[in-house]
Amino acid sequence: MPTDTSLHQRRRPLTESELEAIPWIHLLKPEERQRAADDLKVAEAAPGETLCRTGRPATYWFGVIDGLLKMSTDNAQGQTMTYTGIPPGGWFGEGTALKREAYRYNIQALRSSRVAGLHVDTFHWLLDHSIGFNRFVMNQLNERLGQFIAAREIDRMNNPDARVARSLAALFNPVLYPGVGEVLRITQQELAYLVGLSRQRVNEALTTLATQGSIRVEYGGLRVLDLAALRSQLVAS
DNA sequence: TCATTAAATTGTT
DNA sequence: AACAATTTAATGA
Repeated sequence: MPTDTSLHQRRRPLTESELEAIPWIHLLKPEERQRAADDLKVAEAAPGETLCRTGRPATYWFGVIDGLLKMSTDNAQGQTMTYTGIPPGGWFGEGTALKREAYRYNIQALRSSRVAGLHVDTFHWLLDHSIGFNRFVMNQLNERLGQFIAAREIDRMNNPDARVARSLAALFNPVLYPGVGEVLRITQQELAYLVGLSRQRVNEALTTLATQGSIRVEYGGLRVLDLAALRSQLVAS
């Protein structure tokens, strides 16, 4: 079982292009940007590898450079409940970083991923010095709140096609996941894990959505043609 | 660069 | 859960 320390040891500084792709880096002033760049590290996460575990002290604020992560918790019955997937461009953990608490969820890589980490101390320094950074974090919290409210609605839908559509729409959120763009690299199996349906059923739903013209199914990924149509999928069965 | 092979992913039952 | 078909990735000439 890989540990947090093994991930810790495989860190390296970010390349210039990786740095440029970070959504909040452009909101910083030169001095602030320098400080962030000096601290930022990336690590490769193997499929199934755990990046943070419930109860561990939060030492980093994380961002997905490439790949796909899963946010989940284990309940009292030992079952795993998945909250959301985190595609490229997504940053998470600011809640626990703000309060300097322990992680309240597990983060696992669904496939081979590159993850950036900003130390909590630097995270706080940026909060204390950069208005742009504060705006980003506030916007992030607000947008995420909207997603979780929407997720509750999704959970109550009994129509699998609608569940898949709305879950997909969440993953294509341009504010939370600006790294995704037009095509989301995700296999139908991975999507099935996230939505909580069988791969067969997800495949069927994707075919339906493709027929409706809101997405296009590609090998190893999905292309969104009409994000609004995905979002407005009805709850009815 | 091309052809062959293995692995991954999809579509279907 | 299993299977065949398809697409991609890896390998070596």
